[in-house]
This record gives sequence, structure tokens and C-alpha cells, in this order.
Amino acid sequence: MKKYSRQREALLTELRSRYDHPTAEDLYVSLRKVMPNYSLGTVYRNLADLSAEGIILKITSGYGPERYDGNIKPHGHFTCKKCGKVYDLAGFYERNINGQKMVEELQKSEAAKDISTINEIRIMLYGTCTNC
Amino acid sequence: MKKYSRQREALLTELRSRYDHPTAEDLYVSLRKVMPNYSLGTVYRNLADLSAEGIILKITSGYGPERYDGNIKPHGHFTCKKCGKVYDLAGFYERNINGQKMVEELQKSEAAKDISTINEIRIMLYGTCTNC
DNA sequence: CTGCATGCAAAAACTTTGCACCGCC
DNA sequence: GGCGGTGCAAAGTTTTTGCATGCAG
Repeated sequence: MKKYSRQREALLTELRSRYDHPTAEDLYVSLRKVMPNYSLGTVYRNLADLSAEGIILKITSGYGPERYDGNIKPHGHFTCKKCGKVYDLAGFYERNINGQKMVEELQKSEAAKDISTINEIRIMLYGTCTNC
Repeated sequence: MKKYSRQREALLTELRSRYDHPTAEDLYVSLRKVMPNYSLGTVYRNLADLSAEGIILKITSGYGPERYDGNIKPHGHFTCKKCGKVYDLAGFYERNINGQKMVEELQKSEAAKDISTINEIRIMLYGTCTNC
């Protein structure tokens, strides 16, 4: 198990308290206000560890830097190509397809000679948000 | 309409001739063999233009650099977290859900107060490939 | 000719890493 | 104490951009 650290704890708390899918930089700025010596390298290190452990989610849109999500309940995302903001798409993965959950259906759906194991499924929609 | 250029044409031809989802760097190396002065900046510029125009697809996995796909027929992808390779998932978007195509279903499925328009849907699975 | 695309290199943006030091166990 | 996490800064990686030149229309 990982060793406890105030930084790791504070990062997790901060990330879980907000729903705007912050970037590493966003988190760094916020955390600095509480812990003035919190370093950007540590933000990245902890984000990498936490997401590798499955404790948080990394959200990759392809528009700007990576974003992170404290909500690990599987859900889709929507990226606005104009402003780069990422929105949650709740209720996505729960939808049923022929009486089966969409995600399970997706996983089964590939004969996928190349695939050995599937860990994760990401669904990202792109377009324009109502604010743009 | 865009002005014709040998570089843009060669890039498109190269990308369409291969199925390995090359990175900008990969394409640069290949194109240099035929056009020794082809510059990396131009590769990036053309990739950005072409994908913005919907002529090619940008594939964002979150593991390593962006990759590109000359096949714009909608299809899902699978990223191996070990080696970073990206594989095609054919037949994904054609699947029917309650008699409707999955993609249409996904698009409709969100009341999505934040969404104004949807241009694109990407589905990425993650795991380990059979080569790793 | 005129303007957009290119070549080249510098710079920007984002992320990772080395190393000395600090704090949990 | 010892080991793993941190702070800081330097370096690494990937992508973008400025500017002079070249080529398509």
C-alpha cells in the first residue's frame, strides 16, 4: 500500500470536491492556496499514481492538457471543441441494450483477436456547448 | 477550398496507405524518404487542417503522442496500455441497440443541457493486447 | 503577381525526472 | 533510522509558431 502523505490526501480531497474536471495546473493553483509549497511535480506524480490505481479518472480529450475526475463511477464525457470544457454525461453506461448494460455489450462485442484484457472504456463526444 | 500542395497530398496518400495509426513523427519519417525536405511543422499543420476538415481522424489515447487514421468510417479503437499501440475495432458503430444504431442512440441519449451540437463520438477501450 | 503553404528553427505547452531533503512508519 | 514522498528546477517530449521563401491559382 501507498504511504500516507498530506499532499496526496489534499489532492484527493480537492479533486473530489469539484466537478469541473480540473487540469494538473488547476489543481496546483488551488492546492497552493492551502499548502503554499505544494509543487507541480508532486501534483503530476500523485495524479499519475492515483489514476493508475483507479482511485481517480484521467480524462483525455485531445484538446489541451489532461483533465482529472474524482468521480470514478463510469460515465461518459462531452468536450466542447470551442472552449475545451469537459462535461459529464450521466446515465450513459447504465443504458440497456437488448436487456444488457451497454458497457458489457461493448466489451463482448469484439471478437478482437488483438485484445487480451479490457480494463477500461471511455466514451467521449465532441461538439459545441451551450455556453459557446 | 484549400489550396493544393504536394505535401498535403503526399501526407494523405501515406496516411491512407497504412493501418497502423501513425503519429506525426511516424509520418514525418516516412514522408522524408520521398520528399527529403518535408518538414515536421508542415506535417503537424496538415494533420491539424485535415482532421479539422474531417478528412482524417485524430486518435487520442492519452498514452503518448496523438495518432491519426485515414479511415474516417466511424469505428472504435483499442489502446494497449503496455505498448501504446492502437487497434481498430471494426463493426462497433454499426451495432444495433433496440433496432437503432448505437451511435444515434448515444447521441439521443443525453438530455444534455450543456450540449449544443455533437460532431463526433469516440469510443476507446483500454487494456492489454495479445502481443504484450 | 498575390497569397497561402512550406521549411526551418525557435519557442511554447505540457509532463517527467534527478537529487537533496523531509516526514511517515 | 530507512524508505518513500516531496520541493525545486532542469530536462524531456510533443506541438505550435514566426518569418523568409516558394509555388499554386
